[in-house]
Amino acid sequence: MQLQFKNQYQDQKRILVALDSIIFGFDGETLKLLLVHRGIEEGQESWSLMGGWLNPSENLDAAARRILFELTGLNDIYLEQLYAFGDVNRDPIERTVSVAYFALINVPDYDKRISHTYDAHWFPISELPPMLFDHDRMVALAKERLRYKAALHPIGFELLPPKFTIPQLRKLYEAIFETTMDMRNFSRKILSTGLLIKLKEKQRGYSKKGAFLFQIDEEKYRKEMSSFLNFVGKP
Amino acid sequence: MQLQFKNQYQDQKRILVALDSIIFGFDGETLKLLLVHRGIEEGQESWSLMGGWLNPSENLDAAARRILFELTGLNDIYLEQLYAFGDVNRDPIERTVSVAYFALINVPDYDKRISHTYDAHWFPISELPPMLFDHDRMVALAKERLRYKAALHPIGFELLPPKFTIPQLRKLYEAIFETTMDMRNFSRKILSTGLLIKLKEKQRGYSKKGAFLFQIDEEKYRKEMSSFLNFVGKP
DNA sequence: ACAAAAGTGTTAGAGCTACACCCATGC
DNA sequence: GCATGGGTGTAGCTCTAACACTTTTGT
Repeated sequence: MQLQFKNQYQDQKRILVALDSIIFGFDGETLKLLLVHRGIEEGQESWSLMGGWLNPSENLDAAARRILFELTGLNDIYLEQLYAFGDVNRDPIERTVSVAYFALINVPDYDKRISHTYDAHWFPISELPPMLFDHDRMVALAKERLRYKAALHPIGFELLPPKFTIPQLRKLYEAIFETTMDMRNFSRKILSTGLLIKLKEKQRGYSKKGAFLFQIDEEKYRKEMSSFLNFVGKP
Repeated sequence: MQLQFKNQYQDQKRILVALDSIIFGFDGETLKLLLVHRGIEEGQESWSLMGGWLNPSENLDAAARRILFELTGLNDIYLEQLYAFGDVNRDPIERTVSVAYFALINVPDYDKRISHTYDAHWFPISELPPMLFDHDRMVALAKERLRYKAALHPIGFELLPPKFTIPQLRKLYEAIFETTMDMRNFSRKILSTGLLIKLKEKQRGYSKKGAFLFQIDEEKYRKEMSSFLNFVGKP
């Protein structure tokens, strides 16, 4: 690195960098969002996304993962950078750039002890309370991204337990897209990806007949994550 | 905002925030990238994306736009946030988070006087020189995003002049996807979007017969930008 | 035996791919 | 008059959407 550029660095203002995580969860019925209580502001209860500051010694992804762990007790979660929000007045206390991440978790896996420590709650995605700063914009964008990805990639699995049934998966997609889907077409389509491995076990209790459990073919899944094309014709 | 949170701000380290723009251009034949000369590093010529620092008084988008204007003299360009890069060691001089943007411009619109001022050059996307820091990762991600978007949205128009021909548009898509496309299928598909308005004029000079010029239906185009769905069945 | 959810097949229509010839013009 | 790129149509195939009945089993 040359000296001529070094001087540029001296004159610059450093800025606060935060991370905020939009944490989606699915409990088998509805799509939910995990929010932390922030007390009362301007006469209204206020909630916020789980957030924290970027430490100079950690990568962005690592910081997001650390914060996620602090709130949920979960490691090894699907986590993806969403967008950097940096409007000058988004945080009234001091100018802060926030890099938002979104995470997908299976609600029953979530450690409830932590919920008490942090005063966190799951809110159905359609009944969200007033939120801090621009957190509602973050959530809106995350919902869009979730749909976008779920439409092209089989990302929905991340929100379910390791073993799940086709009807569960359908309910999840119905929740994400806020629609209903034909059960025959859905199962044909999802099975045609070849990503599901049918197990011998059935899920019992929920229905009288019971539904077969499936697992993801992890290896194939990782590969597919990067392959899609649409508008392109074959050479 | 409550006092209890204010204290959190005091203890935090502020961090340098930069912006880098991946500027794609199309000249009618090949897809190109605009890079700025950075002298020689470790015995190799080094080039870099156009970048700058985030000023505490400007929004992220505004800063990216300012920087783009400084280099190209162009305003009112397609510009979209790509990703925030924040690895601890990405900039060896000081820890810097860089928010990358990608821009699409029509090469002939680009002001060449500026090119001399900044020692900037257009490189064909397939023959890129060694670049500063993690700029090659940024470019790789931008290429991916460009394809992703171009496959779903009619974003390619942004790289062409206001009036263009179908063969030009096809060449652009071929350049983006590094493939060839059947001209009949392509024009059917692109016309079926209803986004193109056929003009009475023909482009002359390039071919003997001449090709009809088209314009985008701006209004429709803005609307379509937000609508797409794929995996979802109708209710 | 009946209620409740799981599971399975078929058909019609839309959209995609592949493919070959004529057109308009400048030289 | 011929070379160059522009423009158009069709047939087969694949994918999607729409739709209803049978199976299993707990009560």
